[in-house]
Amino acid sequence: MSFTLARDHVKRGELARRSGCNLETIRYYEDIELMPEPARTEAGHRLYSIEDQRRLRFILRSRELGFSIDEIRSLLSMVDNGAYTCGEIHALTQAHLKSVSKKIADLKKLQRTLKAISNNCAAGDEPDCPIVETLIAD
Amino acid sequence: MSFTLARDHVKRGELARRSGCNLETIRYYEDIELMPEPARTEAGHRLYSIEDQRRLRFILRSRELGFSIDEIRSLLSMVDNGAYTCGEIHALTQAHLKSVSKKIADLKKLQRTLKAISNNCAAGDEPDCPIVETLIAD
DNA sequence: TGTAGTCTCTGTAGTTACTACAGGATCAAT
DNA sequence: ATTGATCCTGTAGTAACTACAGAGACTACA
Repeated sequence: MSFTLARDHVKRGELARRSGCNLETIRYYEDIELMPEPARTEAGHRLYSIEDQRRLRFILRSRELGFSIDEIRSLLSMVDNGAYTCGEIHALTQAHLKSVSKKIADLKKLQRTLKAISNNCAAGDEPDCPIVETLIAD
Repeated sequence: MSFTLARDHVKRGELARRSGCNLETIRYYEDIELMPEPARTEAGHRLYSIEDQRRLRFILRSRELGFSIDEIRSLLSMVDNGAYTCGEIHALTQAHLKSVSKKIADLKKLQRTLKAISNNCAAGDEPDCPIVETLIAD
């Protein structure tokens, strides 16, 4: 009654374990169409092929590199078409790199400001804190 | 029939303009109880006092410094009680500073990795991009 | 006084990228 | 046959806003 599971087809739980991805996240990627609808068993359980496993790995690695879902969508559609060039991929990566660098710069500025106001504070038991004064001042 | 608006009481739009805060955000801060329910005109329009304006400024400055809403809630409750010491505020600031530094470190690592894989790519017209290979590899 | 245009009010939904249920079906092993 | 793990679906919650829609109020001007 049940057909033999091909060795290279796994259910959602096993895919989660192998990839390190959260179980629910896999379904989420299907909902937003990053992952295709997989095959199903007769009872409706999802069956992921090797190709599916590859694709999930691609997505997870891209996420680790900080690419947004939309950026990954672009990457994947290029790869899916087979119609991508090195130059296009490189451009997307450079754009992402730029936004990462911007975030770093913003956070460093924040860090400097926080250090500056924090240094004014003696951290003692007095009730008038220069940090609060800074935040409250006109 | 309408009473004279006290000079120091303003409506939501004016508060938004003065503070640079988005109009809707002001109501949001009221919803989540960072801002108190303000006085109202007979017709139900919000009227913000000088004290309200101060408090909003405090919140906005704290947000600019990257404090989360929950952190600001802590800061405000200390200040509201009047029962805070320099030490407590300093501790909160240091904790925040630490999380900012961690974010910077994480992003720098990301930046290094992105630069590394990007450097492998000639950005030419070839269809086999080393960046994609990295993302796709087993 | 009428009316046009600009506020303001309320409630609700959308954003990003997930994560966590609840309640029910199915599977694997004993 | 039963137990425990796994799977299914749909929905709601997270952070911090932002953006409507539809209705009521206020202001200025003819």
